[in-house]
Amino acid sequence: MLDIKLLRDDSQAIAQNLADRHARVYADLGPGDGPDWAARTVERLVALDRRYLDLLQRQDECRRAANETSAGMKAVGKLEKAAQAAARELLIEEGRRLRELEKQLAVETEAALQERDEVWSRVPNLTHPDTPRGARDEDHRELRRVGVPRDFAAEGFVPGDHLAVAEALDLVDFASGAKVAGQKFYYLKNEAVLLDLALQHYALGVARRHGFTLHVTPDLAREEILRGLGFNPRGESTQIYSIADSDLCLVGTAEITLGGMLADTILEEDQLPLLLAGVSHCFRTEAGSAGQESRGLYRVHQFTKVELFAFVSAEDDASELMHAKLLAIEEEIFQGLGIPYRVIDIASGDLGGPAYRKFDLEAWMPGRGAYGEITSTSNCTDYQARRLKIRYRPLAPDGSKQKPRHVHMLNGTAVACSRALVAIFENYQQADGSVVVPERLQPVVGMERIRRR
RNA sequence: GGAGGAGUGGCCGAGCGGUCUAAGGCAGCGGACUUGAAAUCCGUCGUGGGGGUGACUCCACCGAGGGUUCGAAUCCCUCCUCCUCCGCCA
Repeated sequence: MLDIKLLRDDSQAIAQNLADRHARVYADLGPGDGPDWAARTVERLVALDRRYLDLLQRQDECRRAANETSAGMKAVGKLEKAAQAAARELLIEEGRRLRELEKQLAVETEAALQERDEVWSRVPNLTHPDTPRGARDEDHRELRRVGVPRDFAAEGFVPGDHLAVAEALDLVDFASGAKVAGQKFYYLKNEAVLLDLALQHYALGVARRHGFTLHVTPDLAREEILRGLGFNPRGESTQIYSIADSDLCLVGTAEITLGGMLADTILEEDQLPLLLAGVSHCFRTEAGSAGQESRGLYRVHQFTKVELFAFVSAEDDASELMHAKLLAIEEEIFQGLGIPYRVIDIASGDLGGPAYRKFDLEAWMPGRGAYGEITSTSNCTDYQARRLKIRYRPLAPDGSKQKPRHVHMLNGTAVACSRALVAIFENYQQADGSVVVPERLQPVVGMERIRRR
């Protein structure tokens, strides 16, 4: 959630940002509803906020009067005995009346606030000035390509897609997954299990070397935490599974459990930057996705992921530097695995609500002859921290403590095992159907090559 | 799962219907003393929001949400979390 003061001080900037992001806030008013849709959206927001402030002022005034009444009760004892009963009766009557009025106003104020925040929380974060503007695929900016895709033609064979490779080696079982849990669930088998664990072990090792504290996190979290991080657990297009008869959801990423860890806390500035890494299972409904792009392990309902998370100071460009660091770690991991990839600066129209800027790593996937997303890192600045109430006490140059500020929060994928497996199976497949194990993983997997049994 | 107990400012902790404008301590900050530091002493010090150009002022917050009352940190209800004991269990 953004600071509401932004709306009060510079509503024009909010409108411009909505336009840049093609961000729909109201169901009946969004991109495509005329050239001034963003300005009209902001007008509605301003009116909602104005209404809330007016009510708040009336409520405060009413409370002040009620407080005066009960304070007046103390003076009654000093009056003459004969006058006390009447004075008391008057105050009780007045207090009761104000209390009734206050109760009514409180309900209206609360409703107005909720209505405003419900809408305000759908307004996305501001956007980094360097983020390419646009909402089409070609609006993303490719920053660089690293590694050279293998020349399968020169090797004399046509690469298969990861599913064909894995099934031939008896590494995955989607049929049993479908029977037991439904489509897009799967079992990893044999060496794939070892590879899956080796990837986690490898990524955690890299994270630890970079100063991240390692965690295995809960796989469930409260809705309140999800909302704080900018996820919407309810609604027809939600990606989130929720647990019946409870306020719990299956997490779609450890970003939720790592980011939520520090909800409602005030940190000291010298605790920053705070670097956390976490392994969790990730569950996604993947509502409305299908097709070649989501074949096999590429898009599934459950996978394991090592996530990086950083809490940093809001001063200067601390979060931008950390964003670059997270991206560098992701690159280090995939370079270590020997997988060619490219780095994408995601365009404004494709950013998730909380993201100020986002970089994706896309691995080369020979099976489909295209790059496919394997990691993502977002700088969410203070957007998540505001709702989660995660703050720190900045130190002034003279060493004195200042008012708490919201931290900046960033997340990034170290390794999403299912997608990494896709990349490994496709890039490391051999003409004889075997798959070479990336050198880095060989010590943990315990073999150099996965062969047909 | 059952029975008890507890949640108060950054931290510890007193308060258990109006004197709370929440004691006291620790940490922090400013100052005195000191060549410097430590120790000691003095002062200062919660969070969020509204209004005002401003000195300032008003409102809310004692785990969360309801309730009783003219008035709630304090009494009642529900929930959450933690602790102790019992049961069950990988």
